[in-house]
Amino acid sequence: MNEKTPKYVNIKNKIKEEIKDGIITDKLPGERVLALQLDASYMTIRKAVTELVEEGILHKNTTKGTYVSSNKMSPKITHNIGFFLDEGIKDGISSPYYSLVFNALEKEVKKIGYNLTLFSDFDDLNPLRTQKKIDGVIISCFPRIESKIQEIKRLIPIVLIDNISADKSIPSVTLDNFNGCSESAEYLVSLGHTRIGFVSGLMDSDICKERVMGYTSILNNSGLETDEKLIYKGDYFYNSGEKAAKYFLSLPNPPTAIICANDTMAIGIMKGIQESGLSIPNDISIIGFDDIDVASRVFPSLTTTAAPISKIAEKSVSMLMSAIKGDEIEYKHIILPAHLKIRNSCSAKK
Amino acid sequence: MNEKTPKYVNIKNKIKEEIKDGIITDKLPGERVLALQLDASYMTIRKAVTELVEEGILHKNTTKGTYVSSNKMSPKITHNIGFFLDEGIKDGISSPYYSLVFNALEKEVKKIGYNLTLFSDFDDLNPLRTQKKIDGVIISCFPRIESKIQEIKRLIPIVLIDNISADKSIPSVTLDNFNGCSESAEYLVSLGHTRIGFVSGLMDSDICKERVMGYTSILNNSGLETDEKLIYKGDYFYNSGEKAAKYFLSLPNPPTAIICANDTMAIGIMKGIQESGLSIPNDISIIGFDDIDVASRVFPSLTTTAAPISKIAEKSVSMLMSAIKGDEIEYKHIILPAHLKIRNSCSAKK
DNA sequence: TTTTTCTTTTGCTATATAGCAATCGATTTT
DNA sequence: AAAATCGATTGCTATATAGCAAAAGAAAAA
Repeated sequence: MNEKTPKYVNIKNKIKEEIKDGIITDKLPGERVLALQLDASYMTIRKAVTELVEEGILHKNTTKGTYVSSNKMSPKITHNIGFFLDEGIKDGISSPYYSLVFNALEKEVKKIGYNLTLFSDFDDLNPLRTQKKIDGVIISCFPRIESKIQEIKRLIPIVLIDNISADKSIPSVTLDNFNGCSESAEYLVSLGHTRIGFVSGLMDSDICKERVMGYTSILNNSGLETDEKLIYKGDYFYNSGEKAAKYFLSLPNPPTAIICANDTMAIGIMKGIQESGLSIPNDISIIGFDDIDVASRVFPSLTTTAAPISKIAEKSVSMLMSAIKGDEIEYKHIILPAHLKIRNSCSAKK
Repeated sequence: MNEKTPKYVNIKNKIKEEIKDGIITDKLPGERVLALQLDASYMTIRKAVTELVEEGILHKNTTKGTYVSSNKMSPKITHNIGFFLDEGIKDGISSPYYSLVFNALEKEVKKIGYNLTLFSDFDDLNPLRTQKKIDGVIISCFPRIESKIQEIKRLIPIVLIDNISADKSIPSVTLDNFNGCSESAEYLVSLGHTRIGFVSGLMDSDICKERVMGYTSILNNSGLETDEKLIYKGDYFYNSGEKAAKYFLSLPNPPTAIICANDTMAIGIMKGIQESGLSIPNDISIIGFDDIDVASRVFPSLTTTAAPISKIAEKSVSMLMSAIKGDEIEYKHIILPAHLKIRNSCSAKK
């Protein structure tokens, strides 16, 4: 050891070791006895023990003794984990998809006695405050800010969801976006559709690129036209769904089926189409992505790719907890399958 | 003072006082000097100062001195407030209304540099953990658990939203539910409807009782029938909206307009009605309550009573912050107005 | 056997003291 | 004027000691 480390720190470490090794299991010797045993003065022992108490490793009963705080040797556990939702994903938590994610995370985290705190500002994740407030953080940010993530990575364990970092050492949980959308396209092809439109999200994330590619790959495989005009560039928001409806209906030869990169836009496009007097699915079939609550509640109910949200929560929380405990993480990057949920917004081409 | 209070505690208090009174503004005298001034030993001063540092009131620079931590004399500030959502309100945060509330609270709280933590289990609000994790809590629980609230009240400042406690000393922010629903009923009456149905929520809360009363009072005032059969007892969930549709359509003389105690049920009833082949608003007019995101996104868009969610958040957070700071709270019980937002789900009676 | 009394142990508070390394400022030297 | 030196100050670590109240346990008394 460095001879500069204070004696009381060494004593702290020694006590921690002995607890870990099962030498001390329940009650510690009295402070005066410890002083003799460890060849230090009473006050020095006192300082070491006091800090261990503050760290939650020990607890004291005046006139009775000092005891090991049963629940493991776990310094600095706050029983709180954070969920960072990039402000870029405007609407924040009220965006229906992330609302579900938040809820699922909260449920998952509660199972292990933790609470969930929402962050939407990177500055809140600075060392001064956060380090004592949360044990780890689950991050979802589309316009990825690598440098920030690197900063945070140094402070606390993190797990990314719905996105991966260029730094592959950061664990992530993502969806198989490609397959999700290719299933949708296959389904529409099987229903006889030949002109299939697509409403994309913002193209700055891999998520959306993968979804678009899933769609185009099936069109190519099926020998269908991949007209550029059949892809409308949306932004994930409801309004761009409504705009997409206007756009597609203004085409000389509108598609008979449209896949949307998320449910919110799908609902927007449905409304736009219905307001123009057309019927879903008789005139146009629609497929969404995510399976948010309302998907099954609109009329007609929306056929969509269901994101396995509870699985996402389960995996990300368990990976984060492993990281917090310092265990090895088995699968650094988990890609979860997403499959089509068929409801009533699609019909065979007339 | 009690002669039992340790000397170092008195010293702590004295230093705090001097900071508050502006006697000490920036740098403290050296520890040895303080010892002489306050007639205590170096180590005793040390203990007092160390604790003040831990509380964030002071900070130290080795070899330079001890300084007052600028941002006010604020012991134990965690910069975190809690939002307690009763598990009874199942679906938790993903219930669209509370999702909006959560989001609004988060935005509000962020303005003052705080974060929001979600709790849904009263046990998490126990003294051991919570007291150091959050500065105050905003509570929304329908099946009110007075005893629990009393417990928490003793630990940290609380503000209730959407409900009030029998203990009137607990501040609250609620809606004018009565007026909200009476406006809806008036509107339908003005459109010529004479048989107006109502889908209630769970009747164990004042919230719902007030909404029902707002509705019945207008019927009475207008000399309309107040048939018991026109009130369907729902539970706030989507499914009970669908069930309500079946129920009303099975009546020999179905209502031509229906008010729902929340939007979620309104959307359920809309879908139920549309699936039976009827049209909204041509055959039946629907009004909801809350104005959740999807209200404007379904087809036809839903006329509903808009809950002033951002106002709720604003008021509750500011009241809570006042309580945390120890200020007097001016208005203990705030009742916010809620008004009808007319969209396309209602039409004149044919 | 039950009750009372006493002793011991416990952690808590408080004091006095001493040396350390880093910093700052003044003094001295260059 | 610039550089080097020195001393004072600062917070940090460490030790030794002493009395306190509460509790547990042992011993003594009822």
